[in-house]
Amino acid sequence: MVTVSRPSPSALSRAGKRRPEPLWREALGNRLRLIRTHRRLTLAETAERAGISPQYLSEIERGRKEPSSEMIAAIVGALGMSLVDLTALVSDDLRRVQVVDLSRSTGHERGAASAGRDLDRTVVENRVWLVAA
Amino acid sequence: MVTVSRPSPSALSRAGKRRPEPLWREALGNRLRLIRTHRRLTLAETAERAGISPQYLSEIERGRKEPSSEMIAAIVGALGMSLVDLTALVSDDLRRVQVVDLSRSTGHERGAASAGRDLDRTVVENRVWLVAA
DNA sequence: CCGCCGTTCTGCCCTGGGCAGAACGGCGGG
DNA sequence: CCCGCCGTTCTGCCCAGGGCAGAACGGCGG
Repeated sequence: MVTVSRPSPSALSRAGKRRPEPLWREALGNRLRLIRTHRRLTLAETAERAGISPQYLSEIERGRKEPSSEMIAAIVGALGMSLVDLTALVSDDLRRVQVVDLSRSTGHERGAASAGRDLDRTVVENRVWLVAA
Repeated sequence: MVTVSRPSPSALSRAGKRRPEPLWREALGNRLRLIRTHRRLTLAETAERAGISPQYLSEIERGRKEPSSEMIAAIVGALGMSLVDLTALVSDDLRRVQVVDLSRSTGHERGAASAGRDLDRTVVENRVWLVAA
């Protein structure tokens, strides 16, 4: 099961300004969703555990909303992890975006895609954020 | 030159709930200040570069305000770095907090303090966030 | 069809982001 | 002493948006 989502319009609109990396809320949300889906947790139950509404969690995961630090902590707690791990993973994600971006001209990721492997990739700027289950 | 700042009251008030780590805005702000001071940049000029007010930057660095993702990006840009690096450093900081916390009973950090070495430590919960120039 | 999932929409309350102006205190230098 | 610079806090303000509830939508599998 591969979920495909696109960067938010705001991220795309900044392409003209040569913005090389996603915004915090985008990287955060993307990573939160990855963690949640990897743990086979539904959006609804995670939201309930975190004490927030499902629609709000949906928007956070999609980078549409800017959660407060307390909200981040609540979600992190509901996912049974820590802010340390989260920030580390977000950083890795962002670094991977840059790596993929740098290797674009080599067709590197194209090769990987054509290989049909399960991917856990995060890309941005006219690319697709792919999430592998 | 050692600047000493204390965790925000909100972080202290959560001690009773056994919160093991700082909030995102606290870790973020602390790290931003470390970066800025290491680069010998003043708060005022950094704020100007970022296009925000100095008082606002002050509050962000002190974990008092929750900056939007765009603000984070602006500050990061003003510091001449990237969100990748920032999140990695924040994660390291948070991990260090845990390490120090775990080694508390061994008096490890006491030994280091008594050695008079320049420290770049981040601690929380009834401890002091020490920033070495 | 149904139920479950996630998403989007609408409308809302009210919090707080972010600012400007002012004042404060610390520090170093003349 | 004064001054300038630094960072912080305070006050007051505008308004953006956090976060929600209810509703509706679309996708998917049984």
